[in-house]
Amino acid sequence: MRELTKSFFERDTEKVAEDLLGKILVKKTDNSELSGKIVETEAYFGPEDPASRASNGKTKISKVMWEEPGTILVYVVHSHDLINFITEEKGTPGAVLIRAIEPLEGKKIMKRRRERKNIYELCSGPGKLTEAFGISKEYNMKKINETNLRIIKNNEEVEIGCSSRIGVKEDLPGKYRFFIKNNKFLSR
DNA sequence: ATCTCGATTGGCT
DNA sequence: GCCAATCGAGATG
Repeated sequence: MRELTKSFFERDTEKVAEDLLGKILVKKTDNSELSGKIVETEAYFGPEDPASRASNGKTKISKVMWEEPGTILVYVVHSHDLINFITEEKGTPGAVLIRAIEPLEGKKIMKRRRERKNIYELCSGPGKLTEAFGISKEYNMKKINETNLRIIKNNEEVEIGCSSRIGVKEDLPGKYRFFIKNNKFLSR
């Protein structure tokens, strides 16, 4: 089984964030296939995490963080859509934000959507990759396998780095941003 | 109904 | 490196 399923996401949020690095995100439509390697992620937790959407408990946006692992959370910040995958067992809040992807298939479509021809400008940020892949709020609250998205295993060794999360107003003391070292497609 | 603000981006200094 | 644009959710009245 090369496709990630519920059990992959039903684990500690940090582990999922780390293990997602190097995996391939695929979106298939009738006449196109987009894909790319996940190179940067961030872990977000429940009400104890001041940077999390769940910091004020369950709201219209955050309630999905208590849902089944593998559910998709899409929401808007500064008019950009951001995609997350829900982690931990149902009832325990957690999500992993996809921050950057290395484009593989479908670069032509991504360039058109992004109105950029530089491949480093296609998916090097959480808002950029959703635009390049054509991912918006219609994916919110859906389980990944109920959509045209898949995440595929990739037997490639990756060297992982970590840091504080980017752009958050108030962070936790730990390092919850994970990335593939020396990759050229990171958000910064 | 109105106000504030952000898990961002892109352009300019 | 700094800052304006932009819009929906959440808070407030």
